[in-house]
Amino acid sequence: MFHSLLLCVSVANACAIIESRNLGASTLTVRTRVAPSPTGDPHVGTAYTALFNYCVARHAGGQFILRIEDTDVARSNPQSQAAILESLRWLGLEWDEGPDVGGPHGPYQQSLRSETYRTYAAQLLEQGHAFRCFCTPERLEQLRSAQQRAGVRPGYDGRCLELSPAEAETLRANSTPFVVRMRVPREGICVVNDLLRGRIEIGWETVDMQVLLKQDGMPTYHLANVVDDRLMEITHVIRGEEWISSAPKHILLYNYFGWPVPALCHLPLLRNPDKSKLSKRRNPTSILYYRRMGYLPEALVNYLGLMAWSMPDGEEKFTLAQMAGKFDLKRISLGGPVFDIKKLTWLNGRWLRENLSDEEFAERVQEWALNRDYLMRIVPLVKSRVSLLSELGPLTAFFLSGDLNLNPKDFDDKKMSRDVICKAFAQVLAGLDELVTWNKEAITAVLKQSADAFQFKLRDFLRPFYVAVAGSTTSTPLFDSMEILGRDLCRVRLRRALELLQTARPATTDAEVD
RNA sequence: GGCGCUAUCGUCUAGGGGUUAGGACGUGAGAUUCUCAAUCUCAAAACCCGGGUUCGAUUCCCGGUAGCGCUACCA
Repeated sequence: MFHSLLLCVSVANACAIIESRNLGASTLTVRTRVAPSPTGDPHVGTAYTALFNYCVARHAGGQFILRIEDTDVARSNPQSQAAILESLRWLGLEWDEGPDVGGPHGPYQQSLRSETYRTYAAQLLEQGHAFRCFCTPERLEQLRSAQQRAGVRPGYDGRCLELSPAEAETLRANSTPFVVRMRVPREGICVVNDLLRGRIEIGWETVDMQVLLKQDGMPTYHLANVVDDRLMEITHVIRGEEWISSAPKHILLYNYFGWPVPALCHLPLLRNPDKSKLSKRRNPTSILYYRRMGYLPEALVNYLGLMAWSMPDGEEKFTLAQMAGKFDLKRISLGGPVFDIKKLTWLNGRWLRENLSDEEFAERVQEWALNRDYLMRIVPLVKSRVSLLSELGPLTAFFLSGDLNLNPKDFDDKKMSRDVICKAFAQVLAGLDELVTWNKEAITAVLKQSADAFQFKLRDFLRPFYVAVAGSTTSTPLFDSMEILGRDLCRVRLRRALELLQTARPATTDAEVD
């Protein structure tokens, strides 16, 4: 297996050429990691990266580590963290070390390691590889916009680099807030040796003097990731392509610390059908959504393994263990794969049909939705609305469905035209996306606000939403239902309803126009 | 704008200096089936463009173009 070492630091005639190089054989145990940031729903992109890291580790008989990158205090939250762990475990991507299972290099949660980062930042400061920056966010903002206006590359201008030690001391004595930035060579090139792409050259002049330690004392990704990968003995950093341009910063940090650089490998990014980076606005990205839709973890993880990778024999259906057994980084293709839900669904069908006995199928159905937890959330909503248990079917069908298969006519409404309904859907969709926490209160607030904005009584305004979300105006209460269904499913249903009405434009008024 | 990455059917991909460029999803047609699925058969469908290297490039090199990413006290 590979182990990469930092190579030459040839600073010849003011031309810094720093290069990471992957050296040959090494006896080190392969250790990989996935390092999600707990700032939202568990993302399929996280699972995809985790999968490749998992396979590299398992194939080599090494270890796979889960680390939580929660240094963004404002955006990180424990619910998201819990959901990420649960989702990855659901997919079968078991980790050897992590926040919940522990391990010899813990804690595996960066917010618990601030002291460590501070120590290393202090070391860089002491050695002159980093400096305190007292510039205010306002100044930086002005600087950036001025640079943009002038058509210059935005970046820190190095002002605080010129502070004399005495000046810096005075500012500190006055407890002026500061951040720690890294020093970056101003010329020369950095060579990033990517396992997949080979040699990538990036000029130092394009690398900003990144903040390493934020004003709140938390490290940025760049510092934390390097320090932790070193301390956790990570040998292969396998992450998304989006990180290529910051690789020089990381290589430089390893260099400053005198540490070997792990092997670097940048995976192609999962894409929306329009080829942009996979995003929830255009596609369901939450693993929770796929679980709720009734995809099997085996199928989802299998499909993710079809993204950018293929089995040597071309077989498309395989287990995680089979993939890990045959895994070879070299078989990764570099074009960004479009996440195609149709093919995922086909694959899921195969898993369902070909791999489950009737007993197992029944068990899966129970686990999926006919479980006590889910039922107990629905029962309070339906009990008062039925006089026969058999009325449960139609009343709760939408809780057990994916796509609702609606007809534009279902939305016909005496008080709201199709046009207004479309606008309402669009506005609410945007409002719901903004929500930090998905619960009844927050959902209620969004809908009420929109109803006001459209100058409708809430009950009138809500009618098309009942149809879009529950398939009918005869239904359990909307806000509760939406909370239970979850954000992704609601988003998908509303978006689909919107598309349905938009493409079926000629409603009642101008049917003859074209 | 700057820097970087990428480029085979609509989509996921195999392949690779000489091939009828292979498979899969999806699409269309047919078969089978009490319906519908499933299954089977068949069909349409691709090497981004221009130079170079070469006896020969889709494959190797360069350029262009396009797509994407990054350009934060987010990761």
